[in-house]
Amino acid sequence: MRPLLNALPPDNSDGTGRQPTIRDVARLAGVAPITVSRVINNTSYISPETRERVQSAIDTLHYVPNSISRSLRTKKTNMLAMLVSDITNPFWTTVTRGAEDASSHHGLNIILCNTDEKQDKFADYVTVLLQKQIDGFLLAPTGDDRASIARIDKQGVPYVLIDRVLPNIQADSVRSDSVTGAYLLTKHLIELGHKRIAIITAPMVVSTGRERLEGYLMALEEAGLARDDCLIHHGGYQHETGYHATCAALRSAATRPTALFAGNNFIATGVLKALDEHGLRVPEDMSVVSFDDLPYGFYRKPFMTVALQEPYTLGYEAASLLIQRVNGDVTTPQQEIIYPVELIIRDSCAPPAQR
Amino acid sequence: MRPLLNALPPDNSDGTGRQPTIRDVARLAGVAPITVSRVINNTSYISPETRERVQSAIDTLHYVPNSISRSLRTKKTNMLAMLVSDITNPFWTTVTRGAEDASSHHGLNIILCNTDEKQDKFADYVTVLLQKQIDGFLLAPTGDDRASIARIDKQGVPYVLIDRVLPNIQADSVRSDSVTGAYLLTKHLIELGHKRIAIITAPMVVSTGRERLEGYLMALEEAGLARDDCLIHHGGYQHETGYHATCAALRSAATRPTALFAGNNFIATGVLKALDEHGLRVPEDMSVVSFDDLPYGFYRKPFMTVALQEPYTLGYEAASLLIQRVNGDVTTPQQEIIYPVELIIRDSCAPPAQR
DNA sequence: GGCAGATATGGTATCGGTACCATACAATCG
DNA sequence: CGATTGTATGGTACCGATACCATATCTGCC
Repeated sequence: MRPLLNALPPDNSDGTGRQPTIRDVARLAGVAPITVSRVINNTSYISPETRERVQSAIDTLHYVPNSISRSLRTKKTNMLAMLVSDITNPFWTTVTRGAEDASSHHGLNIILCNTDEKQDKFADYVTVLLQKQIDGFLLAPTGDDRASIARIDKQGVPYVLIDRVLPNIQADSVRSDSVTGAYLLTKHLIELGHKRIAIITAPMVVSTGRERLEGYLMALEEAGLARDDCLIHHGGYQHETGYHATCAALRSAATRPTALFAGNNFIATGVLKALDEHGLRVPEDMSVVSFDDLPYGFYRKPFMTVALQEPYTLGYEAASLLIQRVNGDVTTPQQEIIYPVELIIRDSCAPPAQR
Repeated sequence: MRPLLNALPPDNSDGTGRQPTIRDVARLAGVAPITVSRVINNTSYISPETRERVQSAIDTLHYVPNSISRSLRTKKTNMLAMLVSDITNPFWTTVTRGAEDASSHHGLNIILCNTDEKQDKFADYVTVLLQKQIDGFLLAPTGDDRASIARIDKQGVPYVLIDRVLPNIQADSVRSDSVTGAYLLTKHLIELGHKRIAIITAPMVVSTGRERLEGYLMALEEAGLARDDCLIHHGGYQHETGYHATCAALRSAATRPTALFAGNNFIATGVLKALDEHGLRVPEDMSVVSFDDLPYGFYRKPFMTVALQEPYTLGYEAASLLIQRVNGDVTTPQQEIIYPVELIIRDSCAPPAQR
């Protein structure tokens, strides 16, 4: 192997001084360009001899088909885009993994875009991706992204909402049953005897934030417990939110809750950190529940009582549905797929301490 | 707003039944297509009146430029690809963040691809990305990916190696000083009095695995300690490797090490889990050091003694260098950029327990 | 023999932009 | 005043594939 050097000029061994095109291959093989195209894409009858001549021409020239020009003609890019809110969260990377697996079975690639829960980043990505003629979108809307979604709509590009929905948007969607999950977690705490349960979750513009609050309130109401807005904290789905909201909740001994409900795994890590700094033990001094498992390996062994989603399935099924639409299926009625969540009871909850 | 419905046919308000093109805009504005192109790209003198007429035509038609056809003509896609080994690791997501920031300043987008440390996934991505005429590659090679890299080379597409290098590959590269980092960590343990230090790291085909072993051996040699192959464990940069290797290291009380060196953060989580299951406390019963910080929020407060890299900087600088090359800079000599790592001493190490 | 259908290949136009070259007029200048 | 430079716009060809239509041979069968 010759020593490799990056940023070399293109291979000039054929003397043309540029990358070979389908015409160069055709000339060398003594056939028409369209025939080469057929060999590459297996789209028509080709005699074995021709196929072999073409293939050997491809090999000698190191021909690489140009999918840009292909896309221009076919109006398909074979690319899907996925806009997620936080790529550092294992929940989302697992969703991505599922979507990728579903896509690769169909020869589609996924462009992963991190919106950082910011509406303007969402909008910017949509702009660029529409120009790039992406075949379809998997969207986890951040706040009110309806304007961006309307633009996707206007271009006639299919999309599927994932994990989150938006009011007044009629669209295919795949998500987990946040309401029931939150209801079960809260009910579990109530059954242990807790009466002052704080919830720390995402703002109401995020549908999972709304739904988890709804499930929480449902359980309270069922148990005859009054809603107390002092116990409801809204922030982002981040570590910092969990940390600061917990500190705030602990400030006054009088109103201090006996249990904390973290809206997702990252909030839960912040909650635990704040409790630790206040010298409070889980579950002896404070019970904690959360949505989603903590990052793998977190805290030696899993000890948190959680409502488990199936992020891989979410991603896989959302992508499968999108691919159906991309392939022109408009007959299947609009889908709103909601997966059940599973309550996993571990060691982070106990009856409230006596005061 | 009309109710939104995904997978609608494209907007037909102009009666053409298809997406408007630059020619449609030109017709409506009463100018030539090239003039519209100039307005969009700001590439030539345009009178204010013309600009406004064109802009308003763009607005009425909801024209979205097609970057596929643009790329075909200009031979630029304004896309970079980044192939990383493990997208679930915060180290890599932070690298990505840095690369994205550097790229977006230049109007470039990054396609993030997860190779899962698998050579065939690496090769498959390279194939697809070359066809998509990506402008440049940021590569974290997994094992021996030289064949794939040779193909990139042959197409004349610039690339920069990031975090890892490959033997006999002359290429721009950006990475951390693994040798010194490993040397410092090991030396720290030796100075505390440890004589039996196990290292758990990546296989030798990964350059960081090689280099970290090298630094470890350097420190041993300097201290006059003999190399003991029973103390050297190779696996992947994953939680499982740390877990299983630690279990193996603990098996025999006679050969049991007094300190463990984890090759990266994920290995460290596995190490901690295994120690916990064996009822061993850190640092009282076992000292542990690691490369890279544990995931944010891990273990309440940071307590691990680590060699810190700067993943954001790595990503930012690698992308900046790549962008230079993409923009045609072939005069700057080949760069091999190595960032220092910082030894952060926390609470995971102590002198070895008396036997 | 003639015809339907399977097999195998090619010519030409086209996707939607921009490169390249050309043109025309106004302002500036020695 | 003619030449030069700056401003403003357009015509045509082309990037590298494939869609669409056409053609030719071969087989089997009535």
